[in-house]
Amino acid sequence: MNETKNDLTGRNEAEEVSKEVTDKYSLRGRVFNRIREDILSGKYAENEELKEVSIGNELGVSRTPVREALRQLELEGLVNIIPNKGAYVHGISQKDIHDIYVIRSYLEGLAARWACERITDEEIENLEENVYIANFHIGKKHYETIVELDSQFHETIYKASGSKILEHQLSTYHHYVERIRKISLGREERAKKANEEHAAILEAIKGRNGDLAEKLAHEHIISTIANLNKQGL
Amino acid sequence: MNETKNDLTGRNEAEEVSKEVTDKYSLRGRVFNRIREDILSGKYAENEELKEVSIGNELGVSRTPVREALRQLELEGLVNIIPNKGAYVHGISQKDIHDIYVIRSYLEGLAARWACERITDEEIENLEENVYIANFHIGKKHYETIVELDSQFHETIYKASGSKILEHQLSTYHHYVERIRKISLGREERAKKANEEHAAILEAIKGRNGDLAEKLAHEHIISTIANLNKQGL
DNA sequence: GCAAGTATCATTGTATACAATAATGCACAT
DNA sequence: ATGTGCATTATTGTATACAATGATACTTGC
Repeated sequence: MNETKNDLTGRNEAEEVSKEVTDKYSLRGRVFNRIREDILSGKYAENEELKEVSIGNELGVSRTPVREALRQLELEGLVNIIPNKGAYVHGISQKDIHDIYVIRSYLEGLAARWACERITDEEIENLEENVYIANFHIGKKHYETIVELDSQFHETIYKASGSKILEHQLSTYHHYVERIRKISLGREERAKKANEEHAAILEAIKGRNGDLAEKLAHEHIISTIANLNKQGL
Repeated sequence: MNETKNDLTGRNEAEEVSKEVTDKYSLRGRVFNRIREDILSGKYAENEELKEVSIGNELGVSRTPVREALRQLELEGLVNIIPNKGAYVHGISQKDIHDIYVIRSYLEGLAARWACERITDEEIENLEENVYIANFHIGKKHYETIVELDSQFHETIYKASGSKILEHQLSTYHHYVERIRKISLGREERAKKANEEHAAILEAIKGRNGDLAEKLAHEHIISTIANLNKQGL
């Protein structure tokens, strides 16, 4: 009865993984990721009502997983729920994205500072490899890979900060602006500069220079914001 | 069959309001707040399994609202959910609390800076009244009220920052450490100092001095951390 | 005695049924 | 024509039923 390509009951969808919802194979997890992506990608209009049955039908599942997903999205702030009334899209605006970058500029700095104290040798090697390989792919203009490596670089530092709280928060923000990051790193000039900045941050962390690492990581995000402005975002 | 004092189906429980879950009158909302409080207050042991039926029975509701609440708590990081297995308490540790304060020290600074640009006259009056009244209650040792006023002072600045994202994040953290804040402000010396710091931050905001406001708000939290350390927390 | 396999039970995952609430539209009075 | 009230419908809120999964304990063969 429901054999569209949207059906989530099969195992054939290569859904993007969300760090927040560990349960990537449950219906709820997939519905959550799906709606989230659809909101972040702008498929839904702002304030559009998200009806449980409609979405359920569209995705080939019952109301239950949809409800749970919507409730979680409410907590993430991507959905507004008015009791006994409905769930409404509350996507992130241009201003929200800007705010997130500014917030990140502080928190990435803090993560780099903490990483200086707690990073493991393995993680350092990880970062060195990342910078080295990224350099190769930038030359080859492999933009998909570049974005992926950029994600990994930052995620590694989040983890190395040794703070679950900070890691969790930065991961969430990082995902929020994924769409923007793809655009930003799509310019070779920016990708190159970003990787140089990564290298500098890595050196500061290796040298266990907390002040410098914080400053460089902070400036790395500020530099990203400047680039976004240049691109008219 | 279920007429214990824990029953949430009645309207007689004065549940604490959570800013995140707007639906304070739905069963889910109340179950959410209840479990959250119980985790934050330490009623549950770390890694304790939270079984849907048990909690449902305890609270006099079915599994459905409990499930939804647990899924939300997972997103908040207070509960670990292992698919097909169970939900486990993942309370916040001493280190988490410390991390939150450090993170807050940056974000409160940012909020104060942004507030300088966007705060309304009404909000300024609000803050002035807050500081003035707090001074009175500190003299009277009305600690409940002092904590409440402290919350309001900070929440007002969060709102005045004009950033939904930042407001949301700071509110969440603020609630996380509520238990600690009660202890901290329970010392007259600290309550007095905190209010003086509030007054200074307010003056900086009124003077639209972003750099100073950020610095003072940042230091206000650092000063709180120092006090916590002094109290052996 | 012990390990592997299996049956049983407990628990979660999903779907659906029923209840409560809010929205809609129509009839009717003014 | 307009607004009020009621009936109808749509939608969410909650409970429960059923399915699937994982845990447990027992049995059986060695």
